[in-house]
Amino acid sequence: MNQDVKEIFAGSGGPAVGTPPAPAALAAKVRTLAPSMTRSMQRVAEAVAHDPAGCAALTVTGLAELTGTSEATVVRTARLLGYPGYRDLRLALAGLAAQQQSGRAPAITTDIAVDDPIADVVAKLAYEEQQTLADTAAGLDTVQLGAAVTALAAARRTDVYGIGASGLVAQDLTQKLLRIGLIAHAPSDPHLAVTNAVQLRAGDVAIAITHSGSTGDVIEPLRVAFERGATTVAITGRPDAPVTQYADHVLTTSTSRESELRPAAMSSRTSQLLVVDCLFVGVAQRTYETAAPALAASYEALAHRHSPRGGNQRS
Amino acid sequence: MNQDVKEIFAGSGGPAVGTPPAPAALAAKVRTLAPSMTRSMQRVAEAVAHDPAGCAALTVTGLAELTGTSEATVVRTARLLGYPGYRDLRLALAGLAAQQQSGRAPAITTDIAVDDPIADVVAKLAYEEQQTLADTAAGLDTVQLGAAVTALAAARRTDVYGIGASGLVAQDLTQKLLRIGLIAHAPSDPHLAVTNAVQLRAGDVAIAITHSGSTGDVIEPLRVAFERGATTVAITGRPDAPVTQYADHVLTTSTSRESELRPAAMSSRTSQLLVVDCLFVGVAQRTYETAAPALAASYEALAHRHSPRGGNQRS
DNA sequence: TCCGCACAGAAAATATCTTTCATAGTGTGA
DNA sequence: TCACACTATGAAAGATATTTTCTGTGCGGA
Repeated sequence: MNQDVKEIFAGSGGPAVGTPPAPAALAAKVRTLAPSMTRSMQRVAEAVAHDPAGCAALTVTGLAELTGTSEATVVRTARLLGYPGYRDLRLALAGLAAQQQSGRAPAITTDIAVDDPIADVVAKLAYEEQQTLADTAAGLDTVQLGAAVTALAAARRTDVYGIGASGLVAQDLTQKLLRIGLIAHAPSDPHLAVTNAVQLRAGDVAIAITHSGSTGDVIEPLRVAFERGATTVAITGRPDAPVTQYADHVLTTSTSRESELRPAAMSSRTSQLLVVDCLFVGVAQRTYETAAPALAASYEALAHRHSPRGGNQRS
Repeated sequence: MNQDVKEIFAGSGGPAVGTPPAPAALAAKVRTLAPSMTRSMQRVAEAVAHDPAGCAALTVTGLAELTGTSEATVVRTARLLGYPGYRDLRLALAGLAAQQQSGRAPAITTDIAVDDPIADVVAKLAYEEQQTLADTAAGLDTVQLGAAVTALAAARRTDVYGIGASGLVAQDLTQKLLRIGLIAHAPSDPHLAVTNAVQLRAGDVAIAITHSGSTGDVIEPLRVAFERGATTVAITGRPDAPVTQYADHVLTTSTSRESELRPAAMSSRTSQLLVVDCLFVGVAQRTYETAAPALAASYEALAHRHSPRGGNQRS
């Protein structure tokens, strides 16, 4: 009787514990999970993401026919998206449709074209990055995030691994953690990263940042840290990627479709930075007593690096 | 054949003939129709109006039990409200719930507090960064941007200066420019930066990124580049700051208020990245012929750094 | 007191969703 | 190149949920 289950869900007030079926974070979830889907499932997912309202009006059989697949596939897709079955996906779909209709219509974005005027480029980029942020926030598992924050706040030391664009995000996090008095490193050399990782032990934290989730140079140090008993966190756009094998906590970043002129690295960076910011603020909250004065001190220390006078600047 | 009779009844007396299933005007409809309902139906209608979200999670049987009536009554109520059956009422209910939920988000205007739950932190951060993006896009001078893009696209070489958080943005831009075949450097050592700047000449480009606009370590190399005749660009939050003295083109980033837990560096970074992305895409457009293959090649070259197998990933 | 009417619920009938299972396609290693 | 193992896929059986039908019950009027 999943009747009981449902009542418990309803009773508890809301986004239940474990896996809360995404309420409006559906579009994000579709994009995130699309790569790990089979062709048929992708067709279903696409239909769903493209026309939530229309699909909500359809029964399993209808949607199966529309997408040229079978009912089984539709149900499988619903499952993959985190719902108990199609019925619930349909409910969420109806909700999404209603939301879209009431004001926000974030559906259609045209790609950036080669001959777009610069003003359009600005508008489109800003819009897409906003979208990415919304998707990421909606899809972020706050339980995992909370666990990661707790581990970070208590860590003796923290290592952050990242390469390429993700390497910059790793450094960003490191800089911030250092500012609130934590001990953090972001080794940029993969060999150094592994060397560092060996030094970790239980109570320490290792964070791997990789969009694809399969960057060997980043997985390797995380694996070492994992085996040394450190708490490991993966920030990736692919929740099923190899890197998650060695991660105690997985934080998923959103994957928006990339276009020729807008490489995936761009949106993944935006997404990763938001996650990293959340981690930082979370840790700052937990360690407020020490974090606040440390932050203030770091500003203080930097003040003299800015020209005291100049231009007609204020203050 | 009292089937016909009933339909006629429902049609004529019935409040809902040509009424398309109410989208969100459901509560109103319930109130309007309540008087013409029987006791049992009223109980159902009341439950529905009182807790749309909860009822949406219930099946006919569940709702019947909850209201102490039978399934038939629930269906009858749904009919009276203008839906073909309970199924559709439930869908509308889910939509209503979603709308209500999305409508209720005034909490995010406030600053992040020390005791905010982690979910609020995520929402607030995402919201604020979205705001920052919108502000930046709105405030960006497209003429200046266009000029900077033109200069970049034609540059023999490009230097990008930045320190601290802005240094990461500088590196981000550099990485991207390198990917499309341009020659770019982002010296992280201030002394090296100046040394580099000396090598620039007319036709080259120097970009300084500094939020405050008064970071000596960044101004200095820009000044040198400026004096050597290079085209100089400043990306700063203070259009009147010292750094602009030596800038041919000034791109303004947005300055949102910072709070104790959210240092200015955070929003300025978001803002700077958007500007930098715009520059990149702009340049990629202008140099499309060479940029596109270069981008493709860089992906190609990286492919082998990703573990070929793993998870259930595709392709 | 009896009759008719409408309401309400039980149960049958139907539609819908879920699971299982066999098949075809796909990639892998010899 | 072939055989093998594996995965994805749809058909159909099985389980649930929804809708319809049907019958009993209470209330007001003759």
